[in-house]
Amino acid sequence: MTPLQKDPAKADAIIRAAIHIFARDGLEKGKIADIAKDAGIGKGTVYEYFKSKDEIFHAIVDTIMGDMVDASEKLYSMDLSPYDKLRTFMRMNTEIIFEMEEAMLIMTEVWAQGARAIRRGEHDATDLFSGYEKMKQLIVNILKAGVMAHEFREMNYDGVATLALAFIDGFVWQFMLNNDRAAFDRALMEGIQSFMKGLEP
Amino acid sequence: MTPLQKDPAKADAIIRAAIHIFARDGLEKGKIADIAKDAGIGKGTVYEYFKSKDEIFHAIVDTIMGDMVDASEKLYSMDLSPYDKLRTFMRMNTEIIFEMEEAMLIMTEVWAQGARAIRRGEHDATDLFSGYEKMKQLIVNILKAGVMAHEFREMNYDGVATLALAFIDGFVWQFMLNNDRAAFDRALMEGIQSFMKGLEP
DNA sequence: CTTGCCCGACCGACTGTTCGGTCATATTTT
DNA sequence: AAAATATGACCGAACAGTCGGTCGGGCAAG
Repeated sequence: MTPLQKDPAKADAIIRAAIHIFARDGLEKGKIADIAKDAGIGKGTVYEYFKSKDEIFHAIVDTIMGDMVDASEKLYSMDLSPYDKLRTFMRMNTEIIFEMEEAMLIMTEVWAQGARAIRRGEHDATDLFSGYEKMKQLIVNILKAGVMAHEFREMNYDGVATLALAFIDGFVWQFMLNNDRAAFDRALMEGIQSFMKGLEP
Repeated sequence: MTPLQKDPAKADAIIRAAIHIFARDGLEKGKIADIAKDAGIGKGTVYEYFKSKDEIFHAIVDTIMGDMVDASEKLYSMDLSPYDKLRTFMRMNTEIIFEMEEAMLIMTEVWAQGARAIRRGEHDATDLFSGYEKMKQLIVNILKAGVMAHEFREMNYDGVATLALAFIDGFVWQFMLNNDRAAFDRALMEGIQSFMKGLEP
């Protein structure tokens, strides 16, 4: 099924505008009218490309997560030692998210929404987080390779992978509250060093 | 703020109900009418105790952050080695937040709101995060004491304190999506061990 | 009687979505 | 080539539902 996308560039423009507006005003308060205006099209046209506001959310999530997973998989397939691969993974993803400041604000709300949905037992919300699971699996694979190569100590893979993702998320959040790029860089370097040291044999 | 007139127990009931409703439906979609119903009072009465929906948000934030900071300060003043103090700090706060599942969902949205406000240059939103700064300072103090006592390696205090808070936040988030208490405990133990190992001399 | 907490029907502002109609372009007909 | 016709992207006014907040009257206590 190839859903004939009218003008793909316009769909993109809507997504970009939506990211901008939702980051500024929030998912609820962000108005379709503003998105349309920002994208330079009419309000009605938005509905030619997306069925609903909710569908726009999902498209945004797919875009953002897709970018992260792609970058991670690309890195994963590079020829590096597990140690360097993991370190680069941490740094790269932290910086990717850091750069995507607007996206981060949106993802935060989407996660809150997803967590509420899961609490309500709506397991179909799980696919919002499928990208996350993929990244976790990549980390586990890197860790296993590292243990095999005696670059890392024995460990509970799942716990450490969780820690790595927690590190990335939480780290960017700290920065959101404290818009100081230089401090971010220093803290990031120290943080990664400390994290890697925790894994040494 | 307004001195507690009228029935303080009722104000509490409203806060508790609001936490429940907002955690379930979100800050925007959570209705005042539902909060009133949950608190067992009429909708109009809510406005006898709080001026607006927004004022309820702020009261919730104050309540939650106050609890966390109090617990942390209490721990800080206990007679433990810096190493044990830090380890307990990490574990305690992670578990406190994990238990406050509903509160966590709300705080996430409040932070997103606050981060947006800061992006807009509204620096008065900063006090939403003052509790966070207090906790960070506590960690820095523990770290300094630990270095002094040769329990920790030399480090960039701010970077490691940021890492510690990132750890706590991120860790809880991983498990919001995956309500498995046993896995949480295992991963937490592994995570803290790894974190502490990263600080050894 | 007076005071003041309590209430829920009501109001008005807001916004996601719809839908009938316009217009530029492509295609067919003359 | 020009006119006629068909297509569907595009639009924004209007609709319909939703809620935060108000208000005027109840009602209990003193």
